[in-house]
Amino acid sequence: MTDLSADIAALSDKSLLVLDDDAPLRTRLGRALEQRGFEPTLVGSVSEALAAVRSHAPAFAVLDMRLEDGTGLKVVEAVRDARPDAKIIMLTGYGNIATAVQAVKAGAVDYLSKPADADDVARALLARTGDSPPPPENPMSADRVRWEHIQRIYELCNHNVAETARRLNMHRRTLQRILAKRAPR
Amino acid sequence: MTDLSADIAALSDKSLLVLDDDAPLRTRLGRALEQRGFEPTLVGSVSEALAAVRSHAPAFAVLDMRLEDGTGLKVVEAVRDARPDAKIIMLTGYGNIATAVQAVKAGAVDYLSKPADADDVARALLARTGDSPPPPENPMSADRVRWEHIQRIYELCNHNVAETARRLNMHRRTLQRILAKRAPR
DNA sequence: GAAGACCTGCGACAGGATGCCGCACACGTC
DNA sequence: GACGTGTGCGGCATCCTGTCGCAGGTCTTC
Repeated sequence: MTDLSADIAALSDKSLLVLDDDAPLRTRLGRALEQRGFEPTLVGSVSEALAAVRSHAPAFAVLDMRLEDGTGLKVVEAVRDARPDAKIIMLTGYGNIATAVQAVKAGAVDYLSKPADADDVARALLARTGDSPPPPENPMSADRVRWEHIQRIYELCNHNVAETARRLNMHRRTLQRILAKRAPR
Repeated sequence: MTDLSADIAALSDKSLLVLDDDAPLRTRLGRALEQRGFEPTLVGSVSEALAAVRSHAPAFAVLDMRLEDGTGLKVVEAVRDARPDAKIIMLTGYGNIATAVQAVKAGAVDYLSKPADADDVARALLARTGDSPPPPENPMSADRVRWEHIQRIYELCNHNVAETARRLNMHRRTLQRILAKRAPR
């Protein structure tokens, strides 16, 4: 297995900008990446992010695509301009191919959809350009990813089952049954 | 609506490489693009494509991702090396985010999933850099999130079904069935 | 070149999960 | 009180999944 922490420790600049409007998620992700050796700055909006970039251009960035006050793409460009060697990854719950293409064209090195665990993010941040495929050690199970996503939207819909089912484009009855069960391994 | 034909007629170099292993589709697409003013060369395999690039580096390219004898990514690199200003788009049957990211990083300007009609392709080929920010939309369906995750790990495992299934903690047979199907809405 | 350890595809089948119908009931609003 | 919307939950046909197994491919190692 690749030892991520060792790779991170070897970095000369560990500064990392984390931009996400979901405060709990942002804190959790920031903490997890800090434990792995990064030195994260947490922000929750595009304007904050731009200010942070102006005061210190980070070596790494993890950006949400959809924010209240704009799109993460602006931040990608700002970071790229301020620091062309920065490694940026986009993280989004509203992922689709078109925005992924945009993000990469704007200068992101990877595009992950939520939920993504800290190891995934760290791996993506450290991936060398054009290197051979680094083997994923223990990714979340496919069902777990699905479950996490459902939980996220459910929270976002204020525990409204009917609405969640509508937005997720699934049957209310099915959603009910899934919510009644515990998380898959 | 932009008049595509007029834009194409104004081009100084209309050479276009079309790579797809599905012969009828390739012919149909090639003909449609020819009617719109391009001057297409049709090939059906990676090796043929590389040979075509060597004899004449095209100004445009429409490449399938999955071929019998390799991946379209190799052709992207070859075209890029031979002609850095070439506009390349990837066309794939089962479009997923992971391969879209790969394609764009390799140098493609866009990534379309089939079915895509000739107008879509032509529009993508002519798209000016830095235009049209597609609007964000509603979240992915739960099944789509699961599918994208599976696709990502599958890519990371170098298309090794057995290994992907092991990492994902799911049954190889089930994975096979999922991979054989197209993306859930 | 045969053995072994991988991989791949795919058929079959039981049991669990899902989509979809319905019903009863609880809130708010007009 | 009618109406709209939400929540639970039962039942049922259907689909998907987990689990076998088999045949065949490729590669490494004696």
